[in-house]
Amino acid sequence: MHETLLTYIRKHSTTPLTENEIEVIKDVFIPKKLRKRQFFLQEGEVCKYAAFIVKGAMRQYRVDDKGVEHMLRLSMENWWVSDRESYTMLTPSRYNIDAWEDCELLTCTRADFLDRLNQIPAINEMTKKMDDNFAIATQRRVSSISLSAEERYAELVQTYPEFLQRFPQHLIASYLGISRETLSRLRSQAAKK
Amino acid sequence: MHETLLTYIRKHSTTPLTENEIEVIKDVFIPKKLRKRQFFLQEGEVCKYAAFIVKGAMRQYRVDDKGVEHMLRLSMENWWVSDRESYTMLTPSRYNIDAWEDCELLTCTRADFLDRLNQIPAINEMTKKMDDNFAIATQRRVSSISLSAEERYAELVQTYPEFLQRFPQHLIASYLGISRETLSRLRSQAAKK
DNA sequence: CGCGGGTTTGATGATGCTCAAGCCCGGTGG
DNA sequence: CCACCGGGCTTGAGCATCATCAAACCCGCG
Repeated sequence: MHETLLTYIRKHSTTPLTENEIEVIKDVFIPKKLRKRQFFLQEGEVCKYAAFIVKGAMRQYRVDDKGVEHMLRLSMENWWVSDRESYTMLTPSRYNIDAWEDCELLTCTRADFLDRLNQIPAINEMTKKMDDNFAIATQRRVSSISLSAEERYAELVQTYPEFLQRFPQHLIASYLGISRETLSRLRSQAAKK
Repeated sequence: MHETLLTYIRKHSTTPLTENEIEVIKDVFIPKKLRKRQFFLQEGEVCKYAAFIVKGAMRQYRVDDKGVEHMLRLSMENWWVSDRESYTMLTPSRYNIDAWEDCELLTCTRADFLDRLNQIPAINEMTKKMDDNFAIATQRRVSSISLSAEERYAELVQTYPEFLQRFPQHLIASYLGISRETLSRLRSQAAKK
C-alpha cells in the first residue's frame, strides 16, 4: 500500500530515498479506509491529518445557510487532501471533506510531517513541487471567476477531463459555481454542434 | 533599500541570517523602479523575475477579447509579485502585471532563487510560510465563487480593508468579478444602514 | 415493481450586466 | 480666475444570464 506513495515521491523528486527514510515514511503514514459518504473532516473540527489518496475519490465542500453544498475541490488517486488552512493553522475548519467513493488513504499528522518528514530531502523537494502546482492550479481557477458558465465548463473539460468520468454532473456543476440545470442545458446545447 | 526585505525575512523565519547570507541576498535582489502604469510583465512574455514590493502598489490582470481587464491580484508593500505559473514553468504568461503607483521593487531571477537563495535556511522557512499563506488565501478566494456580489464585497472589506484606501473602486469591482456599477450600487445601499 | 439518485425540460423571476447620461473633483492652460 | 478636460463614481432603463421551482424521466438495484 505504501508502494504507491513511494513511487509518487520518487516521481516528483530527484533525490533518491534511503532505506532509513523509507522506514520513516512507512511509519509516519497511517493507512485508513473510508466508505462512500464517510467523513474525513467535518466543519468545525481541526484538520488533524493530510492524506494521500491511494484509491478512490473525495470532495471538499462548504454548506451554506440554506443547506446547499458548494464544492471547493474534487480529488482522486495520487492527489493530496486536507483543509490546508485548518491543517497548518490548527483552526476549526469551515469545510467538510468526505469520500465520494470507497477510499484507501495514507494519513499523516502535521507534527509528524514537520518533525520527521521535513528532514527528508526528497519529501522536501516534492512538497515544493506540490506547492507550485497547487498555486498554479488555484491561480487559474481564480482567474476563471470572470468567465461565463459555458467558458468555465469548457475550461474544466480541458483541464480535468477525468472529473467527468468520476463525478456526477451535479457535483461538477457545484464545483463550477453554477446550477445543475444550467450545466445540463449547456451540455445539451454543446452536443448539437 | 534591502533593509525592508531583510526585516521581512527575519520576521517570517526563526533561523537568523549570517553575514554571508545577507551578502548573498543583497547580491541577488536587484532594485528596480517602476513608474505608474509601467509594465512589470506583459502577456506573452516569460516572467523572468519575482519581485518584493518595497514601496508602491501593483496589479496583475488578464485582458479579454473585448479588451476588458480582469484583476487577478492587487498587491502592495511587503507583498511578493510574479506570475507564478510563468515564473516556475518558464511558459509565456497570460497576464499583465503593472504598477498602479510608482514602485520600488527588489527583483530576483528563478535561477538565482534556486541556486543561491535556496541554500539559506531562513529563506527556505520563509518561502514555506509564504506558500502556506498563499494557499490559504487563494483557497478562500475560490470558495467565495459561490457567494453573491454583496457577500463577496463584505468579505473583501473584512480581509483586505487596505485595498479600499489604495485602489479605485473600479479595480476593486474587477477584482471581485463584478461590474463597477454593481459595486457602486452595493455601497450606496450598504451606507443607508 | 417500485424506489432512489441523477438528469432533463419548461416556466418564471432575480441578480447583475450593458449602455448611456450626468456628476464630482482636481489639474491644466488660456 | 475661470473654462475645460479626464478619471472616477453614480444613477437609471432595459436586457441577458443564470437560479429557482416544479414536474417528468431514466435507469440500475433490491
